[in-house]
Amino acid sequence: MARLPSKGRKKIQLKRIENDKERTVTLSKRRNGIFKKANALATLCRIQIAIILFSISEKPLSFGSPNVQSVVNKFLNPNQVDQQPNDFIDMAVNSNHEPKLQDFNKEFDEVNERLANEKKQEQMFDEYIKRLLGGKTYEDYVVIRGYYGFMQIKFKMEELQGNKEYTLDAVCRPSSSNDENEADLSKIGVPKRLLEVVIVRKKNYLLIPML
Amino acid sequence: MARLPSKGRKKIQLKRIENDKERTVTLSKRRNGIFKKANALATLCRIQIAIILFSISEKPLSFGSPNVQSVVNKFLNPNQVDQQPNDFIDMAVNSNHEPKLQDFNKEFDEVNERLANEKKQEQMFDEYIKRLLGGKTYEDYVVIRGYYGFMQIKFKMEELQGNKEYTLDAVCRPSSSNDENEADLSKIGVPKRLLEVVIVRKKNYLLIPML
DNA sequence: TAGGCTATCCTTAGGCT
DNA sequence: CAGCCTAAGGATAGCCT
Repeated sequence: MARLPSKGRKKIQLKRIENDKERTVTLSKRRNGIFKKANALATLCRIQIAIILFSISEKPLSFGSPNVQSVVNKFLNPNQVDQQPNDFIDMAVNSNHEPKLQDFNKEFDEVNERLANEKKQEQMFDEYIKRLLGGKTYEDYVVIRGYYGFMQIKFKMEELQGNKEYTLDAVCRPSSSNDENEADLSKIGVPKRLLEVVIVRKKNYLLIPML
Repeated sequence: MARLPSKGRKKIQLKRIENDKERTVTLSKRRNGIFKKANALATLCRIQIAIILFSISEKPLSFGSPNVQSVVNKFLNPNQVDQQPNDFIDMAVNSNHEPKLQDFNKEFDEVNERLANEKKQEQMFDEYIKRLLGGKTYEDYVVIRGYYGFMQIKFKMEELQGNKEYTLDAVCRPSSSNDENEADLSKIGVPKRLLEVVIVRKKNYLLIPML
C-alpha cells in the first residue's frame, strides 16, 4: 500500500494538551521515553533510580533500577543499609539459601579474586551462566541479570543494537511488583517466584532460577 | 579567540562508563535531561510524577511534580486522598488559613464562574496576581504558581522561549525539601515557609507569599 | 492500545572555558 | 562544577495500520 510521506514532527507548546486522545498517546510515548532514559542512566553511571507517576486515570506506573521499592526505601530511610543488593556478586556471596550455591560461591570467589584487578565481573557472571547452561552454546544467549521488571528487560533487549534476531517471550521478577506490563508466566509453565534471572535465546527462551 | 570546530556527539555503548570524570559529567547532564522531560510530561499531560535517584557518591537527588513527597505517599498509600492539591483553584477554594483570603475567594469564585466555560484558569490566576501587584506593570513579570522546587522553576524559566531577559535569583518552596540546588532565601530576607509563589521579574525578583 | 513510519525537534558527547 | 559550542544521536508529533 502506498503511504503518503509523513509531515514529521512538529513543535508543541509546553502546556497541557487539551485533546484527550493526544494527551493519552503522548503520555504513553513519553513515559516509555523517560523510563528508557532512566534505564540508560542507571546503566551508564551504575546508579539507583526510581520513577513513580500516575496516569491520567490515576493508575500508578513505575520504573526502578534495581527496583522501585529499594530506591524509595533508601530515600525514606537514609540511614538503613540497602537490603537489596543489585550486584550479582553481592547476591552470591551473601546468599545462604542453597548449600549448592554456597559451594559454588567458593569457586566463584576464586574466580572473583583472579579477575578482580581486571574489573571483569561481567566475565565472572558469564562463567556462572556457562555452568548452568552445561554444554549448550552460550554464544546464542543473552543474559539478563538480577532483579528486573518488564520494562527493564525490554530496554536491555534494545541494547542489543536493535538485533531483531532476539525475542523475549515472557519475563518476571520474584517480588510482588507494581510494574505494568508484567508478563504472565503461566504460559511457559514457570512458577513466578522461582524466576530471578532470565536468559533469552535467539527465537526462543531459556529460564534459569537464580538461587 | 578562535575555536576549533567540535567533533560533535559520538555514540556510546549502553554500559557503565569507566572513566570517573566522564561518568560524573554524564550523570549530571542526563539527570537534568530526565528531570526536564519529567517536568514536560507533568505539564503536557497534567499528571503527577516523582523521580528519585542516588548520585555516584550516594547523595539522594529528586524531582517531583507537584513534589516528591506527595507522589511517593500516594504510591505507598493508594487509598488515601491526595492531601496536596496542585491546582491553585483548589488551594484557594479549600483554604481557610486567612480571613482575607476567604473574602478574596468569593470574588475569586465569581471570576471562576464567569470564566469556567472558557477554561481560562490561567487568566483567573493572572487576575489574582494583578491584585497582589497593585499598580505595578504586570507584563514585566513571569508568574510561577503552586508548589515548586528549584529544578521546576528552572524548567519553567526555560519555557519562556529562552528569553534571556529574565533572571531567577532565588526561589524556595514552603515544605521541607530534599531537592538539591535549593536556594538560600536568607540573602533576600524572606522566611522560607512564607514562600509558595515566586514571581520573577526582568532582571529582578518579586516574592509573594501565597496564603 | 500498541506498533510502524518519517521529518523534525531535542538531547548530549566531546572539547573548551 | 557549571556553562557554551557543534554535530551527531536519539526522541517523538502526526499520521497510519
